[in-house]
Amino acid sequence: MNLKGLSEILGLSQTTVSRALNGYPEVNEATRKKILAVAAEHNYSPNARAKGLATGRANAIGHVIPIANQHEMVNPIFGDFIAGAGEVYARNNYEMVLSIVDDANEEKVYRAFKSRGTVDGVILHGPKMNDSRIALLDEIGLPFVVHGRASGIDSNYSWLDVNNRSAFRRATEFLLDLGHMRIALINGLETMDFAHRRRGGYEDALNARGVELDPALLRSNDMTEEFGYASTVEILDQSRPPTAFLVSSIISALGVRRALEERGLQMGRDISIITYDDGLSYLANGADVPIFTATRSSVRVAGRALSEMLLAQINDPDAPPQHRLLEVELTVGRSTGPAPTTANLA
Amino acid sequence: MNLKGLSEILGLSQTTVSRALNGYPEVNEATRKKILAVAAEHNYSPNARAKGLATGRANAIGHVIPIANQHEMVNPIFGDFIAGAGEVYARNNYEMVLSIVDDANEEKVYRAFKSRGTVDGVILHGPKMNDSRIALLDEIGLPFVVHGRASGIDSNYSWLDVNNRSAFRRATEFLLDLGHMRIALINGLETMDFAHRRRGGYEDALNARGVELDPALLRSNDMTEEFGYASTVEILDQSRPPTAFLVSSIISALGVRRALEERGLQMGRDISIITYDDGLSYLANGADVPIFTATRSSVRVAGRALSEMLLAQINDPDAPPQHRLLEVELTVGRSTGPAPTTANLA
DNA sequence: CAAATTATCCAAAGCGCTTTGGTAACTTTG
DNA sequence: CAAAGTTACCAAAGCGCTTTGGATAATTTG
Repeated sequence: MNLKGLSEILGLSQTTVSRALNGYPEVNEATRKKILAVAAEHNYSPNARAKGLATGRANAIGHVIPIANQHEMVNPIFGDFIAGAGEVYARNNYEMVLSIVDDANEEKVYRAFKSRGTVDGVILHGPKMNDSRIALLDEIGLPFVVHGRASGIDSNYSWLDVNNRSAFRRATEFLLDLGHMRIALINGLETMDFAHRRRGGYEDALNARGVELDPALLRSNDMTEEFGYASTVEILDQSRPPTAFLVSSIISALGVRRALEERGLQMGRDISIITYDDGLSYLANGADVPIFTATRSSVRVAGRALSEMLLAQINDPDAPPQHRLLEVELTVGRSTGPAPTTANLA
Repeated sequence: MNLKGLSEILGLSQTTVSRALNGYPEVNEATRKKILAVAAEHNYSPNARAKGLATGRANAIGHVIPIANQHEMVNPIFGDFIAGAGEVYARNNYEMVLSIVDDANEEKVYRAFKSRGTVDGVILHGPKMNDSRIALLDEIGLPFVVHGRASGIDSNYSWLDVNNRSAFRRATEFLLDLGHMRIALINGLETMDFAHRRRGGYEDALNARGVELDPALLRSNDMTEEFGYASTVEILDQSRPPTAFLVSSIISALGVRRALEERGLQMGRDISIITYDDGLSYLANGADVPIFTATRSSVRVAGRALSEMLLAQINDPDAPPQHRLLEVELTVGRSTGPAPTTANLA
């Protein structure tokens, strides 16, 4: 069923039917009722492509998911982010279109989005330091919002970020307060902006207390379980092992825990762990008492908020860019405790 | 830049330019070269909506992701599935459109896909027993392939499934061979077809050996880490605890392991675990020696294969439905060992 | 009560592409 | 060398919708 057919059934012009369905005022209430009824009866909904052609809008938002070619890894937070954004799109009759793409082809995808008119805007995932995509999107004139920020980029773009620096400063301070002087940092790839900021927060806290930073305690990579495990094994094998681990992802934290358990070290007594927790739906941080002491911020909520920001920006292109910095909650779980004294360890 | 502009620059008709770009034969090779060059120079790519309107094809595939309203959980295998499918779409110039939707609205989404012409076909995720969506898609005439199968549905539709029954039969036999007589099953929701089949395989193996099935050892739910943990705690607290666990997801298996460790039970010695492993990129089952003995089948490969099946079906609607049943690999890791004798336990 | 509004409706153009049904020029064939 | 193909191109229709610019009838106004 299309508009033409529907209007013939109704004995009305396509114009009137279209206006009635789109809620324009210049149509009699009685006839509008009738039009809506008949449209529903025939299960009519307008062809998206024709509508898009006529209006110049796609009613769709693009998400470009970069695949790190090294690990071929899909960021595990992605599903939950999408779930949050998806709610918003459904409410606003937008479609979500996804492109899985390796870094090399990312620019092509954005350009194609623009020139083919596939989407009205995009959400930029996983911003890197000096991320070149921001200038690119500005150049091609595709509306966008960034999940995170890009250090080194001056232009004024819309973003929503977690206060990663403050989160990791607070987490580090928390460990220092417990007497931990040697704290390992199991971080994401430090080309990623969030990882860079987290490291900054960690360093801030150490510097403020005059604790020396030991590069031997730092690791940085894609945040898999295996990475957490392997890093921990390496670090514990050193001559002066740490008493605490600060971890950038609950998934890597699982790997850290595995390494500890394999060595018979008890989490929260022998070794403390604080992890960042994105609030993933399938990896809840314990039911009542959290497994891990964690800095937490829901990536699903971020998905909701960012998609709303983007839709607002599309509907009002002249509005100034929006910025939102979310603070994390630091919740205490069973993975932290006072630093063991040397006596205890021996 | 649009076709009209491009053809004016070239001093050719839109017809010729269009034919040249789409590889039709009736255009001189020299002029085709020129057209391609000028198109590239001006960064031209055809408007997707106009093209779709004219051809009647969307060049897009829909994925409907149901959100279980109980747990609000996004299936964690989803990211990897999408990564596999995304590769194929990129190669074939298809777009992937995602709808996140609660069960109540799923039918609406499929109908809208069809009547609005948003997509050329869909991939059906997470088939349930007697899944009503299959009849629905047949009725509305939207091409589809199913990731899994739906017991109780007779119609002949295209699917790709893992041999879940054989996987869990083999896993159970493996445990029985090791002397385990009481094996707990931590399964997915048994309204889901895959979970039903896995349970079938488990029962087959027990029956074949004349081992009695104890309902007290069965659990079924969304496969979160917490579910694995909580189930294990409950089951171990029973008067006659099992010596082995068969788990439907590596994520839940992590929860099982957590429960064991909390009780000081050593995996592979005191308690054996076999888990199903979807080969998730961020949760590799160990680097060299697998952590868990596992039945493994890559969900990413499934994503690739299913999207290829769907595209083939769209391009040749009269071809008969395709069926592919993948066998899993059963790889031995460190989580299994002979059943402890009563003497050992005491 | 004629003139001016207002309320309803419609015909047709246009969005950017593909495709049908040509035509004109150039080759080949008998 | 006339007839029959071929080759290379083009004008225009059509995909299904929105939107502009009326038109007609009903209502209000002075």
